Amino acid sequence: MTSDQLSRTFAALADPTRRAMLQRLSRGPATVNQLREPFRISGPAVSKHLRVLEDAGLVVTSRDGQMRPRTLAPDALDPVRDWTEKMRHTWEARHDALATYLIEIQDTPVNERTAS
Amino acid sequence: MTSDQLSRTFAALADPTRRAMLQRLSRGPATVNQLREPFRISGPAVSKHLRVLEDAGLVVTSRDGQMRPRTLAPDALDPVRDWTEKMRHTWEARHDALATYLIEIQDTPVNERTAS
DNA sequence: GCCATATATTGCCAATTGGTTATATAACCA
DNA sequence: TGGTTATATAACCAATTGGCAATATATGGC
Repeated sequence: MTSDQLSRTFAALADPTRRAMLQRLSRGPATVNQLREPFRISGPAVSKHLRVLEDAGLVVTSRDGQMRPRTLAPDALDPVRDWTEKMRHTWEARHDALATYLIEIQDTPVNERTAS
Repeated sequence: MTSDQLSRTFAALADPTRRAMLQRLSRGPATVNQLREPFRISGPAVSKHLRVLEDAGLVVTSRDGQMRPRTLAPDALDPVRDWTEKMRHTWEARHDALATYLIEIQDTPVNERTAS
């Protein structure tokens, strides 16, 4: 992992087990054992996944007796949205400009066109 | 990589060099050497990054003489947006319901409250 | 056909990842 | 205090990753 926050977040999301855990958490807080239940993986494997999610800022841990319930922290998804939407916007701006240009030259007789 | 498409896409985005390449491509197609230029990495490293991006469906390759220009394929970002927005929506729906409940019990005198 | 340019493939390496079992810690319960 | 439950940490392993240098392939120009 390249240690920058956005890379950590994308990497945390690049695993189906972790994404399933996040989806479970989107419906409300859950204990480690609740998060483990849908999978056939060991406790330590769950702990490791949760560590990755916490390092990415996607979940936070609290304490309730001997349990350490996790809660989703959806604000950590904002940089993901911002980055992808910026990509899309740059791409679309370029294509809008291209479309405008194509319409312009279409409406201009060849002998009136100027190099721009 | 867990071999499902969404994981491949997230993993492709989890590297700052690859994200920078995508940002370059969002301003228009580019050759391998153009994509390489901002970095101090070898040609093969660039090829590998581009392979990852192509496997994720984020770029497509064409041919122009001896060059193989890459073009952004921004539709591959849609599943990323869909997944994250669904997460957010589930979370917010739950919190809207909680807020409604809190307002309800606030407006109801204690002795009129019923277990729901 | 020959050379230069653009890019890909191969073989290698160190670091990271996702999993395991065994062990430790922490809190509740009797 | 001792036992049980919930979770974390340690130590290890195989697979994957991101990088490199060396080599191969493909195309255009002479």
